[in-house]
Amino acid sequence: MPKVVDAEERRLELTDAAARLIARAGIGAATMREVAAEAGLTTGALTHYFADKRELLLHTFQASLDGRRSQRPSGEPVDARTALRASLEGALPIDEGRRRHWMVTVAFCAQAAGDDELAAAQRDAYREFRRHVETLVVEIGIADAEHAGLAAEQLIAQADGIAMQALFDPDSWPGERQLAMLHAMLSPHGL
Amino acid sequence: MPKVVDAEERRLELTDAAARLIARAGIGAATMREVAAEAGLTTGALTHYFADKRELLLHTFQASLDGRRSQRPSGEPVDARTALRASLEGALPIDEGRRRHWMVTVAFCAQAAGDDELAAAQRDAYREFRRHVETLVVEIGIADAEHAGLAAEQLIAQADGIAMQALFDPDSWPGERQLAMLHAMLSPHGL
DNA sequence: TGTTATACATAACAGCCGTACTACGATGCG
DNA sequence: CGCATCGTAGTACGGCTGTTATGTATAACA
Repeated sequence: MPKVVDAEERRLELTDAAARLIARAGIGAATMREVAAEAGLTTGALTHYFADKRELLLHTFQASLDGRRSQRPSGEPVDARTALRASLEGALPIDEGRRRHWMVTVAFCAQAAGDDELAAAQRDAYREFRRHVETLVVEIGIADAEHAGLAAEQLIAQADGIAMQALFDPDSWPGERQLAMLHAMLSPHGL
Repeated sequence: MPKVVDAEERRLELTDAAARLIARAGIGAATMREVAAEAGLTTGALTHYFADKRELLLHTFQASLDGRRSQRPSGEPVDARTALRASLEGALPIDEGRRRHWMVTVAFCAQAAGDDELAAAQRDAYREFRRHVETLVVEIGIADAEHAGLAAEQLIAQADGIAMQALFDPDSWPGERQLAMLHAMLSPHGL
């Protein structure tokens, strides 16, 4: 058979290249050729792993999402309080990886307008995150099951709001300032 | 001399067409031809009013911004409390116009990566809004002059956070729900 | 009324886009 | 050692892109 290659890994290399490009030079710079070149390959390889550009973009978003998810503290060892804090801090563009994820998210949002499938992917990703936070909120006991949804949305809003300001004005929002702001907004909730 | 035309008004028609297109079909659909057609004109008119596409995009963002600013209650009649509420509600995508402005903002952000001039425009717009909110905060007396900046950022974060969620999942976030959420988050501040 | 500057349409351009196709090199199996 | 087959490069193509150039109707001014 052929050269043995971990297809999933190759796909990741390509979506990673796309994400880097989007974060560095904007959505307009993420052409097929540029993405392939950024990954050290050519369009031949790119089309071999993704049917078309839409699929590449969709997978880039999903892969960026998976990258964030994998950073969540996994398993039992950590308590829910710590997990919630980590999840919300994960929504702030405080380092290169997290900032890149936000840029991919924004670019994806700008592309998803009028494209139901892409819009659905973004909506589902948001809902999954919301559910994740909701679970932690219940576990901690911040809110009863009935009001957990609202509490989760409130917490996410605070994190996302800081994130947007940090995206618009990065110079005014170094990582520590974002974290300080988040913690200040979280403390009334007893976090 | 020539046909008498209000150049500023024409420019507005064109940037409005661009904004509509971006909101309806994504940044990718906003080509020179499409924008001109949406405005009922041709590329000839477009290039007559804007040197190139970047300039069109920049003006589209600025015009969208101006459109929002003009909706702020102007003058003395309203008190600062009402003005603040209106300003924050103006940051929520609760109707077509406000939603359009958010889509333009997001598209602009996705384009501004790696483009210093565009990034600066976005940053300045944010800072101006922040200053506006800060002034109102002081006027109301929510915070003293020293902590007004933080208070303003906190309020903006809450509004922007709701806005992001509403953008990602519009079906779950009708206008009333966004407003209810904002007011719920504002009430601890005595608003 | 002729002149002239403007507003815009139309059309042409080179270049880049996404995509499809072909070819070849590598590799594990028989 | 072939041989089948996958991975990837390379390339060609039609279409669309942003931009530029040209033409023409319009209307204020002399």
